[in-house]
Amino acid sequence: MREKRQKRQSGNGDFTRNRVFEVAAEVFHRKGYDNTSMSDVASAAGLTKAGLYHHISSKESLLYTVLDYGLDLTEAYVIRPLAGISDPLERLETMIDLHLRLVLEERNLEVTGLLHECRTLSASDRSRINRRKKEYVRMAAGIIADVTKKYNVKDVDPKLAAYALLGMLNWTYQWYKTSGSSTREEIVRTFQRIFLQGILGSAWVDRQANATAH
Amino acid sequence: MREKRQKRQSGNGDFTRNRVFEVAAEVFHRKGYDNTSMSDVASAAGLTKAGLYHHISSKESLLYTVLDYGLDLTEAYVIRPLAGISDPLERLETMIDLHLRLVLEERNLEVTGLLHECRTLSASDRSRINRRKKEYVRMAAGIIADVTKKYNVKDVDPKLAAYALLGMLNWTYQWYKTSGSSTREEIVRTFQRIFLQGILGSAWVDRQANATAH
Amino acid sequence: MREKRQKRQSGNGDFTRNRVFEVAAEVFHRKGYDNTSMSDVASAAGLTKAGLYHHISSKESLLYTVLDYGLDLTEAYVIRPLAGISDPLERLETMIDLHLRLVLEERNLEVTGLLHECRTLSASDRSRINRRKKEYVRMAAGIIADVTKKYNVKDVDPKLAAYALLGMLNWTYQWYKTSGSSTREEIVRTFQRIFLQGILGSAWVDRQANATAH
Amino acid sequence: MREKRQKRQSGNGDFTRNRVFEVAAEVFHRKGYDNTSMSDVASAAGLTKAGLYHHISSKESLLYTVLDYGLDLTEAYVIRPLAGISDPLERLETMIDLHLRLVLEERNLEVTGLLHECRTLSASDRSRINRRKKEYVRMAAGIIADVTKKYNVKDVDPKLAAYALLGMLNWTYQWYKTSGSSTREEIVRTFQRIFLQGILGSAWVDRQANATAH
DNA sequence: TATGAATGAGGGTTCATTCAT
DNA sequence: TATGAATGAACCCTCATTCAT
Repeated sequence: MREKRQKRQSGNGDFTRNRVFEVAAEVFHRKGYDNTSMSDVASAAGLTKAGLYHHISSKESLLYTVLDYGLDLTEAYVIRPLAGISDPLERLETMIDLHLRLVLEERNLEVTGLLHECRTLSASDRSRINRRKKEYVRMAAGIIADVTKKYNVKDVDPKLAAYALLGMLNWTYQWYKTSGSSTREEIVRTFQRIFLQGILGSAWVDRQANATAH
Repeated sequence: MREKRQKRQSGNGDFTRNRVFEVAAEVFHRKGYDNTSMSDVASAAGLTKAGLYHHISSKESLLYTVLDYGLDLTEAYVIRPLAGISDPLERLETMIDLHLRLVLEERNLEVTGLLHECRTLSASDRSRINRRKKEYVRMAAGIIADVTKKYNVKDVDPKLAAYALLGMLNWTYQWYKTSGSSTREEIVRTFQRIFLQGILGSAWVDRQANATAH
Repeated sequence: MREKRQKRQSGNGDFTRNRVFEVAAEVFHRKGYDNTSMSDVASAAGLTKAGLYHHISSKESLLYTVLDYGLDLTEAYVIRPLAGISDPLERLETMIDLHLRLVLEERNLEVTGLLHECRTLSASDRSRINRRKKEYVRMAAGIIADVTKKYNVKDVDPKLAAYALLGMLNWTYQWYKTSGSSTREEIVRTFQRIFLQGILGSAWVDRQANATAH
Repeated sequence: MREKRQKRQSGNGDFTRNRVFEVAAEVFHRKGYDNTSMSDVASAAGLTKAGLYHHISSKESLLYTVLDYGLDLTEAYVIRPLAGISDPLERLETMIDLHLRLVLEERNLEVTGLLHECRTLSASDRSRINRRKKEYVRMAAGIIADVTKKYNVKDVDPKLAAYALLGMLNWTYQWYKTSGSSTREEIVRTFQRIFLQGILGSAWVDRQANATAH
């Protein structure tokens, strides 16, 4: 998606270019966007400052690309795989799993922590990123609505619930450490349980009881 | 629109100083710490840059004070009131209420959004702030542990649950708008329900049924 | 001498004022004039910055006063006592003694090290200080001329010799330490010998031989 | 008047860098280190402030380089040439000649006047400079010791005598003017005479008598 | 592609000085 | 006398960006 970049002939051009984005994501996340200088990015990428500018046009465009790339990953790792799942509850469970997998293991944690740097973008870039962010919220709210409808839960606002869920999932970038005490699987299980039982109540309890019974 | 400078009297010193902190919290939140210049803070406080330095010693110390003050507010608005509540479930419900009240209405939203700027602080300041943040997580985990013990829930790790809760609560700074469609009360009710039913399951359902019956 | 300052009635006004000068001389010497802030001077004198300005009119005037005071000391400790000595050789010996006594013990070392800060003074202040410095060189050259004339030494330019002597004497501020290995008396004796024998040659040798013989 | 900017070629880097050091030495000497702004240095070097920082890393490091370079010059112009001279007296005479030649003509005067700015350096830089300064004093004292031993002079402390000599030589930066009344040769002759006759007494007188006789 | 050199703009901070109280 | 607060100017330094080579 997003065919902004034309094909180039030189062999490793795209290779270098992509390394720049990955490196930039990492450095932006580690030091903060404003606190990262183009020198930092350049030397982390093994380039000189002037060399860096052969691959990008400005610091801001680099941020845009990094954020956009992060959302591309979300699309590839979370949104598209969900399309194949028809049962609403299973989709929701899977979404929690995939989202955490992406954030905690695919280095996308970095991008999550950068999402609020949108502020810095130009108006048009910002609105493009925001549109994609909102799409994701809308998708989550949609899945939740399907689940509550199926299980006949009435008093849950899907949008608010989606915000609650995304808060749980994204806040992990504030505390998760690879070397910490909880594995990703534990986190996934716990969060699935809290959120699903949270919106479904006894319906979920019953389901789990059945599942275990089998 | 804040008159420029009223007649000065002795004792005004602390007044101005406190105004600086409040203004700084607001500006740091709005523009981001790194992207805020001391000129920005100064003029928002109705001072010149040099005048600002009469009240603080450095930009970094200003950030520290703002964060520390935010945590003071948390202590005053959330932690201390909870001390008077003995029933674990009621404490947890109240904590969610007070925390959201603080974040969404007492202008502490600003500080919440700044918490990850810790990075910028000196090592000693950073560790002081981190200690207080961890204490809060510990407190939340403690309350959750009390609740699960009382209701005989076995398979919830209190620390992970606390992170889930704080994610839900704090992420609000990313999406909440005073002018938005949800009132604070709705959010409180929804989040209480999702989280409490999430960890307690049928125990919570039963309790709510009873409460409604009365 | 220099009646710039009028008499004041308030009891300890002059006391404080003089302390300011002494303290300023010390601080200027220790940190360098440009590197000393008025805050430094004020707090070293036990005053606030604004309080300091009740005693002086500007930083530059403070430097002028300090330098001028140092030259007053030279007049009092070196120049005037020499007036009573009629034998040229004895005057020269005594001048070396008194000058080193002043520089090394009367805290005037500080002023000596400041003499080249003249640069900073206003044109008129600078020329006043320079006039006094030149007077001192002229006096030294005069004494040297008397000595060489008396002992019939022909090939010594008194002015150049005076510069050599003042170099020896004043450079001490670069290396002398109260706790060092040489006492002031040793320095005086060595420098007297080097300079006097240096300009007089055998005449000085003979004289010393006689002196010892008696 | 130094053309603004000639065509640039590779290799010009070191050229510009060295010009920066020379210019800085001159400006620091003329205005004093603290009183010299980086703008002053930059524009004296035909650069902008930011451009200047391509060649140096800080004002302090620039001072260090200037001082270190001055000591390099001393090594090249004074210390090394002396190594080839075996007769102690001739070495001392030559040292006076070369030192004054360096200070008065090779523009090193500037550095001499800066030596006491050491204060500003970082601890490690300062100690490196001080070590070199002490080495020079030690060398001078060594030469003096050789001379007095050869001529059987007993009562001269070589270290004190070295300080006296260096005072004479270095103080020149306070009064020497190219346009003044004394030529460098006169100064050299006078100072050689005063110092050598000063430490050797009749031994030197005799030697000079012989030299003249031939 | 890649780079060393350069720069205008702006950053945080300090300073000598003033003034109402 | 004394002071806390305030300020304009200046300082050192960094940054994103450009350009000749």
